[in-house]
Amino acid sequence: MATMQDVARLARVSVSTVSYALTGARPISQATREKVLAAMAELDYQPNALARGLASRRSRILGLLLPLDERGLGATESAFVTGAAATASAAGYHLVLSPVDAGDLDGLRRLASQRMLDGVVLMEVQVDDPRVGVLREARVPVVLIGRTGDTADLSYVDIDFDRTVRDAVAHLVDLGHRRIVHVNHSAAALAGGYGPALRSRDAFAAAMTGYGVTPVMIPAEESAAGGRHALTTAFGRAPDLTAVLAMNESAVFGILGELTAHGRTVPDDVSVVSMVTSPQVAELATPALTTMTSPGTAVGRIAIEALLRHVRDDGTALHQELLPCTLEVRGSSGPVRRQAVGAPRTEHPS
Amino acid sequence: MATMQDVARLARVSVSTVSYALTGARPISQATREKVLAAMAELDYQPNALARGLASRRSRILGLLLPLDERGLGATESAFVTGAAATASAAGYHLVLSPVDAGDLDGLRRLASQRMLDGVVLMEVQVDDPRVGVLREARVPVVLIGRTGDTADLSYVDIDFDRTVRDAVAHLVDLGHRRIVHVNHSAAALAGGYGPALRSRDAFAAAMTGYGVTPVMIPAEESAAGGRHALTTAFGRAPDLTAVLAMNESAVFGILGELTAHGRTVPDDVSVVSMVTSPQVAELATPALTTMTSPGTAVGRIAIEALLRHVRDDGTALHQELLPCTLEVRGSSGPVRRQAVGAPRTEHPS
DNA sequence: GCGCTTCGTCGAAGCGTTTCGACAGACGGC
DNA sequence: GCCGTCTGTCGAAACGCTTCGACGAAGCGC
Repeated sequence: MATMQDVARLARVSVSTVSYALTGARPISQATREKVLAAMAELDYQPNALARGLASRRSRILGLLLPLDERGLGATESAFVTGAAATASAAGYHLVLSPVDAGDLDGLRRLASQRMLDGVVLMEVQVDDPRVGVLREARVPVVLIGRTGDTADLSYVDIDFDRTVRDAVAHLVDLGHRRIVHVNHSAAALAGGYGPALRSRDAFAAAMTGYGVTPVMIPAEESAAGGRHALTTAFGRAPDLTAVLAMNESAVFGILGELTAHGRTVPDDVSVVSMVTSPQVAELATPALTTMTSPGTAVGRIAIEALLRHVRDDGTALHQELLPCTLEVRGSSGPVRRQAVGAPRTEHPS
Repeated sequence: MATMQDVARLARVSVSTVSYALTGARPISQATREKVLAAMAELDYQPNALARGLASRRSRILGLLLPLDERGLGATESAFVTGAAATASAAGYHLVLSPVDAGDLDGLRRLASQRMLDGVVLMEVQVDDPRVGVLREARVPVVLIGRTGDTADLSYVDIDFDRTVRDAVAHLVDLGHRRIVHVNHSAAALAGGYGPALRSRDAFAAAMTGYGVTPVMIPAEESAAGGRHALTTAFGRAPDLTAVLAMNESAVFGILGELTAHGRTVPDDVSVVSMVTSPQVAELATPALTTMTSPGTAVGRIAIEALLRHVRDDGTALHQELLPCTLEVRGSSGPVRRQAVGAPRTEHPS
């Protein structure tokens, strides 16, 4: 493995000149640069990343911090990750994937103090997230995917739940729906301060109230069974419901199944809109789901771009951006039926 | 940020003693060790990972190399990644996620020569994969997830397609099925030497031949539409089919839809077994899919464990392991119907 | 009590870069 | 023709750690 020494020797220049030729930190004459480049090519020289990082105090490594519970990544989160990885790589940075259990602040502190990460993207942010404080204390540049409650002096990229919910509701209202049920993430997620659950709940309540309708909102466990159960509850609270807004990618399939079990067809009797969902998942259902399609890799990309700006200039302004999900109408939503009001049946099966 | 110097000064020992106390590379008396540890605690000392890596020639960073096409990670691959990340992290290593386009050998060479990665796990391996050669040339320890054609001197972890297919076929045969159709990955994947597609095809052919039945095998694009199309073809080639073995997670939902469109119910008329599938995905379908459940995070974990052994001892033997998928019977498979033979209908819709 | 190991510690030499101050020479203004 | 400015290059000092050889102090057998 050739070193800079070797290159310098071969090119008959000093080591520092090689360095300048490589980084452009100081002007180098055309002739010298060419000699150096030739020597590099001949020796098949590659700079040692660690040495470079030590001397320059920049590792060119970014961290992607996310809690890694056993249920793994959903399609949406996985798109964030791949978007981030691709962007970092294209910019000549490495992206390390660091599982940090939300509670393990000491581990995080250790990670941050190793000086290995030039900056981090923090995923799965809670509304009140202690990890942010730890990172700030360690003076590591941070960009959030998601938002804390107090967004005053942090950069973040997040989904615009407010707008997404409004657009989804508007779609359903345009189709004539009024009795719309919001099936949220789990009660535990709500209690734990999970942003998407909280924000979409509030946005939904506001939107429905705006239309003069009392909002019906039900939490659901993150599983098909959770969705089924939530729907049973929904029929209890709003037997005349004609539409469901599902926040919860896992639950939505249970919802579809339970609708069928209740003798309702989709979209003729009940419309379903799945929020923050990827097209791939939407196509899995029959009929294919009308979704608010999540911005996917763009979220990860924008987060890394913002982080790079912080890492490089340091003085840059905050980047705060909300990306809306876009409505994609597929087979699961349609106009409300004329005679709809008055529930066809009121039994409570299994 | 405290350095080792600071610790040494405070503990009134030399820098090297601090290093030995930290790494255990040489024996240190109990008394001295305690002094050093106390000093570290007081200064809130964290070793600088880069300096450590430069001096010891071990970065404690592993790479996870995978092509990152726009369609992102499936549930199964995503489990590999999270399993790997969790294991690396638990072992005190960092895991960088490096998107390497399958063709970009130069980029890979550069990555490998930076001396930043102690070893790499290579995912999405082709049967004839040039990346392996590049890595070997750069003397970077490698573990594959998947296998090349010539497995002689490489460590790998892979799914045991042979056994998985045999078990799945046995399950269906036990239920009385004989006309079983194998819906594979896309023709492009087959042509490109994608291991899972190739191996499962061969295993299926062997298994069916073993039962004295001519195998029916059809490739399908990785989408619901691909599944639908494949099924139409299937009905053409085997109108009396009673079971489908689906390799292709995306296509399987299309298959289910198309079965319904053909007037067949699952599992009464046709049984469906989804290969190498996660339970989460299985639950999305109605009825829930009988699957050969993929080993999920275990694959990533084992790959990292093997890689760490290579990185540390260097001399260790190869690790070659095949993990079978385990049969989980859910609602999509059942006994063949008595009068089954002789197709109910033979129309070719849409 | 003698030399021999063994144990615990130290000092110094790297590891392969970046970066800082210095400086020689070319250049232009007046 | 002299001085001040740039340009392009060099040498050396970091960066914060690991590791090697050396060495005094014990501990041992005989």
